[in-house]
Amino acid sequence: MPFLQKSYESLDTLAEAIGQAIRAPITIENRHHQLLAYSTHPDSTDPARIATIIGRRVPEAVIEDLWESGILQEVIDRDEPVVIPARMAVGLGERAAVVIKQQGDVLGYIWSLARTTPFSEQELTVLQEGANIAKKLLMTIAMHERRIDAELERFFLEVLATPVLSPSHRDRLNELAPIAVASRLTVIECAQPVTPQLAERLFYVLATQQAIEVVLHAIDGQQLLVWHYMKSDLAEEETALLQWADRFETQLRDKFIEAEPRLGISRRFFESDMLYAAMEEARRVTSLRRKFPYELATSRTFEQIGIYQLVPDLARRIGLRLETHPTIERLQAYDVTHHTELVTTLEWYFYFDGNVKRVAAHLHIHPNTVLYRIRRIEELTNITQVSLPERAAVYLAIKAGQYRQDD
Amino acid sequence: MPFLQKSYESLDTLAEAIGQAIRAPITIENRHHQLLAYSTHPDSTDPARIATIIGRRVPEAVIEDLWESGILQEVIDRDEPVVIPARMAVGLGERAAVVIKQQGDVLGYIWSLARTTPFSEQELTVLQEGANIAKKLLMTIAMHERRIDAELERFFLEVLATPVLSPSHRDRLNELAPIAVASRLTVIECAQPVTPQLAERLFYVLATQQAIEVVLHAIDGQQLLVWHYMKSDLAEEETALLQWADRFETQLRDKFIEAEPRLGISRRFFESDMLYAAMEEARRVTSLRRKFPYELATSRTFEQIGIYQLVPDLARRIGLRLETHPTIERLQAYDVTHHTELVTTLEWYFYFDGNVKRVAAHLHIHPNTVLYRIRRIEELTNITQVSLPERAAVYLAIKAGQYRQDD
DNA sequence: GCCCACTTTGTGAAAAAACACAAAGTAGGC
DNA sequence: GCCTACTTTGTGTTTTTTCACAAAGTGGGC
Repeated sequence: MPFLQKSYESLDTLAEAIGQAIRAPITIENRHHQLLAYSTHPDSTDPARIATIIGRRVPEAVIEDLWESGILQEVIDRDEPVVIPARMAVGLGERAAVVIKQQGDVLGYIWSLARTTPFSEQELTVLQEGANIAKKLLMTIAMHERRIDAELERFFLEVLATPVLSPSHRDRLNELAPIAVASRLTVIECAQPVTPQLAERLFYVLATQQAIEVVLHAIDGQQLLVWHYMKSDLAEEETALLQWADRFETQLRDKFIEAEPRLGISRRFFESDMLYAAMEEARRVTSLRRKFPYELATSRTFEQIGIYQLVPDLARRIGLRLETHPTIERLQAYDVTHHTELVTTLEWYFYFDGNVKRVAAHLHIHPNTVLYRIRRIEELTNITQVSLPERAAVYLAIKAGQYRQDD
Repeated sequence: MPFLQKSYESLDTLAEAIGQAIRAPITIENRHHQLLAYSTHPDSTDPARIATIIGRRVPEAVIEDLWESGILQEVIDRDEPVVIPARMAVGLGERAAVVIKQQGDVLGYIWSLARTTPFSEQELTVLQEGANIAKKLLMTIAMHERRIDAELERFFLEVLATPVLSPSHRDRLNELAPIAVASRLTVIECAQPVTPQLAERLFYVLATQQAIEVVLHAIDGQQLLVWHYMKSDLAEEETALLQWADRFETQLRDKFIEAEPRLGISRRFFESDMLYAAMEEARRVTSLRRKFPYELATSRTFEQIGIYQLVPDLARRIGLRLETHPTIERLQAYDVTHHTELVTTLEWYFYFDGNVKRVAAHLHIHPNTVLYRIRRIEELTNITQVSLPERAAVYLAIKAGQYRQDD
């Protein structure tokens, strides 16, 4: 004796019907926790549900919490309604959830808030029934989505393969992206090629990012290329981006330990003509971060890598014979004969902007040792007294040398 | 009744003859105070003469002193023997000197040290006679020299006009330059085109430089191009060069106030194949010093201009769109609305490596004002906390912008 | 193995830089 | 014209950094 009809014309009417049957607010989400439908219910609702409906996706913090506490995993594994106690820290009242699955693949979820009384067996059965019905509707949507996604990915890769945009490409891109919004191209680079399984998991994390809006994305070898923009105002774009990048990379490293994902973010651009250049910038960032992991540990954007931007060019073009600097040559000679570390010390002394304490901390030595070495360097070269332009050149010379060495 | 013969086969025999006639040590110099001949005389001699004979040129300090005291000018103007009191500060005992002139042009000088007794009229007449005889010999030498010089200059300009050396050029250059010596190409750039008169005066100063050995030189428009090397050891080459460049530029500025001469020195090179590249380096230095007189006030070598090396490329190639840095844009916007100087302050804060005192001194403001502005900048951008590579990039961005503006 | 030159570390004193706070100056906006 | 928000300068205090010097450690050459 089913409580619901065999089928509904839309997810909205299904949500409404379940809501009526168990007399509680219902939300239906896709596999990326984006809102698909919700019941209009006059009764009390909790902050998490409001945020979900307003933002048309479940807040990032809630998803994080549900994963960390293992609840989401349980919902997926059980394949039948699970009652979840309230998690007030993230604004979540008590609720029940059921996964919508098709041959092991998650298609989405149905959530129901608890009223004042606990859920009855019957109400949970209704949820289970609802999940079965939603499956058919979601399969249609999912299939359509996947077709669209695959087509868009192919298109995106095509665009990124050609330095100069064709007029037809430009027209289509302009339809996809909002006008006059500062967007960026981000590369997520992995240690191994991105398999479809890994891609799916990466997309999941990407789709749940609240701060950004993804325009297009594509897989290319070991990289996931993402064209996106920040939801914040242009004035706060940079701050918001840096914060997001920091959080996002930490999240990725936690979730994909074996893949060692690394971000590279282009500068902002407003015209789709810049996509190719932006991709090169983003890739330059990941490539340099591969070479200089410590130095660029917290540099994710093209702006942040600073003059490292120039290192590959400098290492390549011998025209500017930058890396044979007499100062470095002399220090290197001294290092060899005296088993010292003057070049390295100088390098980090410059990097840390003359801050002896930080240099000492980084090299795990006594600050006075740094002072001693700096005085030695001064005796040999008096390079520490020069101004930024020359210091930077020496630093670049050291780095260009290392870059070539590794290559 | 002449005391000397009508002519002598060489300057050496002439010097010997004069020395015999007046029984005092004699030296004959060309117009650049390079030693041409000297008498062998057993009697006491002074430090200046010893140094002159050993170095085959009059020491720089002596020439400087003789110019500053007006003695040399007097010798040239008088056109007859002048008795010069001892100048012990530069190791010069009492002596007599006579200029060797030909139609107003100085060809050289004859010097005679005083014995214990003062010079007699007769002895001075002998000197005058000697100068007349030397004139003929010097004219031959001078004519020959000038022909050689002109030919060498033509050759040098030809070499510098072609980026890739022809085998015949290389062979001839290798004959001219010592092997395995670190040489440099220096450009002396003037505010006006170098006239033959100016060139002659410049060559005079150049020829009297003790620290360097000139291989070749040539005039090209407003520039005097000099290929030279330091007489010091390779290990001290750089230190010696920097010291010399400092002294030499001061000297030039004092002597040629209207020409506003400016030095540009290439990096050192060992192969004549590098001449063209070296010239480009040297010219890049003078060109940048023209654009950034204050910033590069004491930067004379290509090494010293540091990352300014890259500014023209950066300003030219929009490929690396470096000069639109969000940080600078934001600060510029603030500067406009608040009538402040944050960008300039940041620029010098970076240049002076975070030294508030020096920034304040350069901008003629209170150190606390600098601190206040830095805090403002931090509130707006937190750029001051980043490490060298990003700081340098911001600095470059500011500079590339200014470079383009001026152009 | 021992000496010698050089490097590293530790300690307290001295110098320098940063800071907090107040007062005075400045320039738009209403 | 006055108010307000912001900037600049001055003063004394606090914190940080540097310096001087001593002791201990290190490693290669004879």
